[in-house]
Amino acid sequence: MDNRDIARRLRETADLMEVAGEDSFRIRSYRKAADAIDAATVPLASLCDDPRRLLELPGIGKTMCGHIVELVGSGQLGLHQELLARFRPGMLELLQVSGLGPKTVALIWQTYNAGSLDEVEALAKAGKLRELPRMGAKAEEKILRGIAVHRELSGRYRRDQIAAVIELLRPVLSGAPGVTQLAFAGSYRRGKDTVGDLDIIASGPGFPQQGAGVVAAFLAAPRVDTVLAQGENKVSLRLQGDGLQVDLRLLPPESFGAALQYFTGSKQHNIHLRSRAQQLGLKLNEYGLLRDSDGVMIAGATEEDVYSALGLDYIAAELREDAGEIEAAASHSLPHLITQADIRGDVHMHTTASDGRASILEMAAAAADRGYQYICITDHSQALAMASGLDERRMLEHLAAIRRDEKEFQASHPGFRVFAGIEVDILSDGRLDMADEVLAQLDLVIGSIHSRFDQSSEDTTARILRAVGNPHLDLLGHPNGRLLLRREPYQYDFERILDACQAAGVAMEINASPERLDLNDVQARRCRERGIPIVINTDAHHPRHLDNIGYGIATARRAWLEAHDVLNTLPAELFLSRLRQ
DNA sequence: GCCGTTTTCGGCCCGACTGTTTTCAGTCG
Repeated sequence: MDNRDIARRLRETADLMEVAGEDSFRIRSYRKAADAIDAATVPLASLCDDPRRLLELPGIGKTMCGHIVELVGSGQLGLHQELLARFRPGMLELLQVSGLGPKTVALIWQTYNAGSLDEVEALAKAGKLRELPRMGAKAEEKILRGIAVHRELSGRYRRDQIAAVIELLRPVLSGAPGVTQLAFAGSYRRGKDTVGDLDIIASGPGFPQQGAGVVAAFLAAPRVDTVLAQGENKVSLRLQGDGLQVDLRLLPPESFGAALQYFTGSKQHNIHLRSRAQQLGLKLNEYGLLRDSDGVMIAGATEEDVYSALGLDYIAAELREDAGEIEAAASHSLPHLITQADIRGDVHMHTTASDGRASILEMAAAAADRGYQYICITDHSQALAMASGLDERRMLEHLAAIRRDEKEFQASHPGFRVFAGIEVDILSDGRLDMADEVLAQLDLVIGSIHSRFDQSSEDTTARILRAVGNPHLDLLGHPNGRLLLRREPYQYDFERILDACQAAGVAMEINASPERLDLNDVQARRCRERGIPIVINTDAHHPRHLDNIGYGIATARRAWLEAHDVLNTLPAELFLSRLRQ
């Protein structure tokens, strides 16, 4: 049982305790313990022999220590089991539904003895939920919508979840006997925000026949739950916990490139590519590019060979959606996609002044370590009280601290800039929740929507448009604002918002936090087409979150963005002047 | 349940928003 599993079990316990109506502070301590376990750098299982070391972790006391030892020892937690027996496993899923919280779930359970997605959906459809106190037709409708969204998204996995699995499997597979090449393909490689499964290609001399070693290593990998299929060419299995399906395919080196191309997709891109091959008298499959007439293989060892033999420039995986990339590759007009190395600064991050985990100086040091030349500190404003957001007085103090710390940091890092900003909330009437005279003193003002808002598209559009009209607003942060895999995106008239941004000189953010799906491919592309500047930020709450920039880069590449489309590829002074022009 | 004392019990993140209310509970972040 690894740290992730332990943390998950404690979080589930907290969820169920919430339904049971337990003390909220007691519940919070379970979640805090889970957070601490996720943040721990040592496997907890290795500490269980000496519980004193467990107690050193923040938020882990005597009871949690006992829970951890129990989980590591038996793989189960008595309290967790009891709660599951008292309620029902389906309740954990119900709590994931947007609009359904512990109180409502508990009420439905007490009244109707219903505790699963199907049961609650049936009750809602039968109009039974509106009979409950404080519930009405609208609430019922909202729950049905939440269930529909949940159904649509379940079985999809966030990019960072897949990255964690890859981190686990890569050393196991690359070190397996006979493996000379290894690649993770599928929609993950295409840079999608969410993926349905993970495709792995391994090749080595004599594969697949000589690949027994890698199959054995795969089957013995950590977190393997069940084997779904096992043949000579392919092994499929399901992982414990989240149930992710992972497919491993074995191929000889001469087919590696063709297989990588084939299993990277997308389906539409491959269909188009195969028809192009056909027109050239060729046949393309996962083993190679073959001549129709005699079946001789012309290419297959590398993807570059395959594209080249088809008369195409190499097409980056992120572009492979059959959205004009094949035509562009044929006419040598593919974009020079932005890369991580182009980014010179990250201008959306939090510190301990609101809900971040590190100080201004620690964030600056982390950014400098990653080769950046500037950052901007953008803590939350007061509307996000839960994150201990700043009111005017605290913001002014924070501003002074940022200016002070910048000077101090420049002593060891000459020229490094620490800008002062804020992430304000766009309230329902379009106002920003911070006085203009304070905003005027800041280098960067990011407007975001945090509060729940599922009114009509017209209302949301008006809300954002009004905020864009505020002369102090520089950057529109996650207007789409949904937590990935959980919520419906806000509906609004994006073109009208872009009109307003263009008129007001407001830039758009790509928020690289793995939990946010903020500017989707289409939106980022529309910004590029309309010449609206984009800023790629991580929204870091911890120094290590700065590494998430890769997720934003993937989104940007999918939207065909080049370095000059993105403002934070500019040096510090130019960045600020372009942003505030 | 954890933590840190004002050492053995009290504090712990709270405001915006909606839908159902005639004053507020539930959800979300």
